[in-house]
Amino acid sequence: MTNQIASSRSPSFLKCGQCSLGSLCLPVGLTNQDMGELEHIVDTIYPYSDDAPVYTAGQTFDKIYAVKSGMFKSVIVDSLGNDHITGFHLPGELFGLDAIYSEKYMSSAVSLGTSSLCAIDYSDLEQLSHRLPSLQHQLMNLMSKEVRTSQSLNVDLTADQKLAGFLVALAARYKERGYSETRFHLVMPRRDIANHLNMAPETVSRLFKRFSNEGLLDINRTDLTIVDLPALKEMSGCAATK
Amino acid sequence: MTNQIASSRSPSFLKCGQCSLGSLCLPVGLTNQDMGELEHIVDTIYPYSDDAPVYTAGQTFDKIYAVKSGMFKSVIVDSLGNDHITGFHLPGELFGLDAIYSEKYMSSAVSLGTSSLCAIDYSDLEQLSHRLPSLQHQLMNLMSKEVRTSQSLNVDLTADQKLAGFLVALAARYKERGYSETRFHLVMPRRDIANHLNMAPETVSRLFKRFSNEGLLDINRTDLTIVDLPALKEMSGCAATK
DNA sequence: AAGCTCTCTTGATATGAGTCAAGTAATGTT
DNA sequence: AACATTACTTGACTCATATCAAGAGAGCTT
Repeated sequence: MTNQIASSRSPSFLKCGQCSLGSLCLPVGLTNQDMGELEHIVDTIYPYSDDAPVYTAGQTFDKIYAVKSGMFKSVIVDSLGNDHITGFHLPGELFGLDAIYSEKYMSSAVSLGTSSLCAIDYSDLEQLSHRLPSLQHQLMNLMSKEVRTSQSLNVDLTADQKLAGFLVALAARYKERGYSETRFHLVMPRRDIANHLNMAPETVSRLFKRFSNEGLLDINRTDLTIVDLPALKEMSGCAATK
Repeated sequence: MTNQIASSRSPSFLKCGQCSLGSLCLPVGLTNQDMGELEHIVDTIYPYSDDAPVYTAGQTFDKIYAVKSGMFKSVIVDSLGNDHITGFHLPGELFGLDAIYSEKYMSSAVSLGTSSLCAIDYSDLEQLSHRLPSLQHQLMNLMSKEVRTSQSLNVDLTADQKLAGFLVALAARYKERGYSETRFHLVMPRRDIANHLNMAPETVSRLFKRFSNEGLLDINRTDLTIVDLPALKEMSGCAATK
């Protein structure tokens, strides 16, 4: 009874100081007083229903977002009109950071299931971070982490390595957030997993079956139980594992 | 006689204020006075010979680097001991940014041919950027750009799209720096291009031949002339094009 | 509960790009 | 100048994964 299943978590409307995600999100390293200042610029917490857009590619950039509960995905559309899911965002993670440079959102962000988030006006955040060195430090840290994870995805692996790596990374992120690392709901449909990993949905399906046959996991629709995490780590090639 | 060939450029040892890369690098938006402060923390300009390492993966992070002349590559080694080239760095570009979060370099950086660079102590830079909002702004911009380009590489395309996209992006970066966008030296060997794009060197070779036959480009060892840039852009799917 | 739709699964086939192997050109060394 | 070494090219073959096609469950709607 230690961990609840991630996706069943209900949205909460706490201020940064009370938010359980403080240790992962922007407030890292902030004093209580600084936290109060940050809370002032965290505008709003929206509830988003399944498939609801946060912003659309091309829109003028003004805010960055922190996931409060649920999950969001970032999607870019290429010149042929094909979607590419660049990432899934879990509670405590920021998104919209790739828009700072171009001042336009490069991707669209969409809710998966029912989710909620915090919106932070970027120019306010920039100004506040001039006054709060530790806020700036954490912001740079989160950006750097983003660069790193984006890069590690570049490596082209076999389909089973990619899927294993995806599951292992997801497990690690859930664990970081206090959820079970071996049992969670796959909020996103197979199609989205396939798209994100650049493979056909059929391949994802076949691999889940194979992994299941090999005793690596149990899967029933969206309900996933990882049986042999070390084996999955081994298979993934440990690229994005650690 | 407008543009010289990129790789033939010799290293220069100018301060930031005089450096021709100022409009691309950290100094963007800085006043002359601020520039002076920045110059104080730009420690050194090294000449690097071919294959000389700047830092090695795992090493403790302390500095970020800006390319002054020539080219550098970033290489990560996966758990199987295979190299993966995550990027090539041109003059005015920063590298080492992915290490901020983890406080260790995640990749190794190596010179391609003879190159030079500026080393900036990150804790000095962080402190200075507290005092100079526009420096912080530009630093965030460059990080954001890094996130964006890392993400766009994730998309898995056919081999010809990848190579076309690589050439188009390279042309654009040379153009930004005042070099010819249609004629430049491929400083890196075929093997490195193949590695970076996740394909076999043989495939790169075959594609260069095909592109050449199709009248898209002329290539002679390292000397590349792009004949039909629009066609290459078209082929690339325009993902990293713009 | 029947019918519809959407997601997922499973099988058969096709193909893009990797691997293996051999040869050629360029560069460096004695 | 002969040789060695490395980088690149070209061809034949193989394989992983996409594509095509069809069927099976789940979850809605009526």
